[in-house]
Amino acid sequence: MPDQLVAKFRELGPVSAEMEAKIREEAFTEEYKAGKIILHQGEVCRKICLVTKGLTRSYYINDGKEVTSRFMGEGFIVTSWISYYTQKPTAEIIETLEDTTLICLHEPVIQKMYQDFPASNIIGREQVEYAFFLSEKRTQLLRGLTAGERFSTFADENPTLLTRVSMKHIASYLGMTEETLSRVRSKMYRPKNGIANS
Amino acid sequence: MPDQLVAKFRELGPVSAEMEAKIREEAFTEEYKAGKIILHQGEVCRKICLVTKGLTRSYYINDGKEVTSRFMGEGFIVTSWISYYTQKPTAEIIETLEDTTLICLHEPVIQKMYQDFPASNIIGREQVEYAFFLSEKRTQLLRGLTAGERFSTFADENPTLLTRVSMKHIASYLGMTEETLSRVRSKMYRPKNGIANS
DNA sequence: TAATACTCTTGACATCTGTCAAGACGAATG
DNA sequence: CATTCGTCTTGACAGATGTCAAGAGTATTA
Repeated sequence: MPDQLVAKFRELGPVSAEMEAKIREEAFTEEYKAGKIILHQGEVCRKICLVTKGLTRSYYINDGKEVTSRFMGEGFIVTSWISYYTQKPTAEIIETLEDTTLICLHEPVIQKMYQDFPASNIIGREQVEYAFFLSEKRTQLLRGLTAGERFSTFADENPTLLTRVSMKHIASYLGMTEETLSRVRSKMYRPKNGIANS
Repeated sequence: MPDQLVAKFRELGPVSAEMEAKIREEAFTEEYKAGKIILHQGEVCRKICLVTKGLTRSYYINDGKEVTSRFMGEGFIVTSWISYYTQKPTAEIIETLEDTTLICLHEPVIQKMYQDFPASNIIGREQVEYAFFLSEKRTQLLRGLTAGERFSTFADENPTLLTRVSMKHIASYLGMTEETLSRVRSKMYRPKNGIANS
């Protein structure tokens, strides 16, 4: 089972035999049915998990409304980066959208690995850089674009998610209401002008 | 001069004597007058700089309009993270808003340090985590809040920037037009209701 | 000093998006 | 099968924000 976690790390940086042994020793699997909450509001995020099967999303509550911050499918790391980084209670909630399997490491274990195997910091750095890169890209997506432009960009870049995620969640990810998304989509899949009328 | 860069790194993680020597050997200073562009659109970001004096902002052009992504003052690292990470041409432009002094390291030097001094990855990771943390916070600020709420949050958290940065740039940072920001501010610094009229 | 450029403000109006309400449709459940 | 629930759509309307235009005030420069 920890094979995939080791493989994921190997993509990012060198993994020594010792380190691999440590990972295999410490990694543990978690399984969730769809619709379960992995990280509750107010909890401190004390682990980092790799999604091996399924799909999750993270979101926070703003003014009573859910704001989706990320979708994390197979091969992605699931964690609330802010809470993990600060080790403070999270505002970000993480839930499963499908039946999901995770392979996880506890935070103290990771800290210990950073100390015992300095090269593991390469992996940590690469991973954070990648997550940051995704976050910046999304921020740029959300800014200065109209609702329609945001959706079509998202659809182009995430064709798979379109069928796996409900419109409600995509809308909240894209910073618009469900109704606006619905209108945007119906406009998009329809002729641009009235020529087709006659 | 590289003292401040070494000190900055020491805040984030251990710096060995060897590593310090390398930093002192490789670091170089750059000075810019206010209003100069440090990183042009389409350039690849090949260095990382610490602001020791002055103020910079990064922005990109969207649909002809500038969208400010960050302000970086004294003690902050200046770089286009996406371009630096991908080593591809940047969409993000970086300019100085005041006369600015930077201490910089070239990208290949940093890569070499990551290899030669594995512990330096701790510093890299911490730095990226922090930048990521700021980026996430800003994203949350921009989402689900009205123009007025965005400004008052920004004003609370960045009192200094209010006087150092023009309203035009703050508006584009907060995702609104200059006119909207102006109206928001005039409403804010005025009695909330009509009671004061009589 | 006059001329110019720049920043910020204000007004009028258009447009986008959110809100509230209702309904169609399909999936899940008893 | 009937019912219920959740998802998505559609309409009417209101409010927030953008756009265009103009003007006041200040700093900069010749």
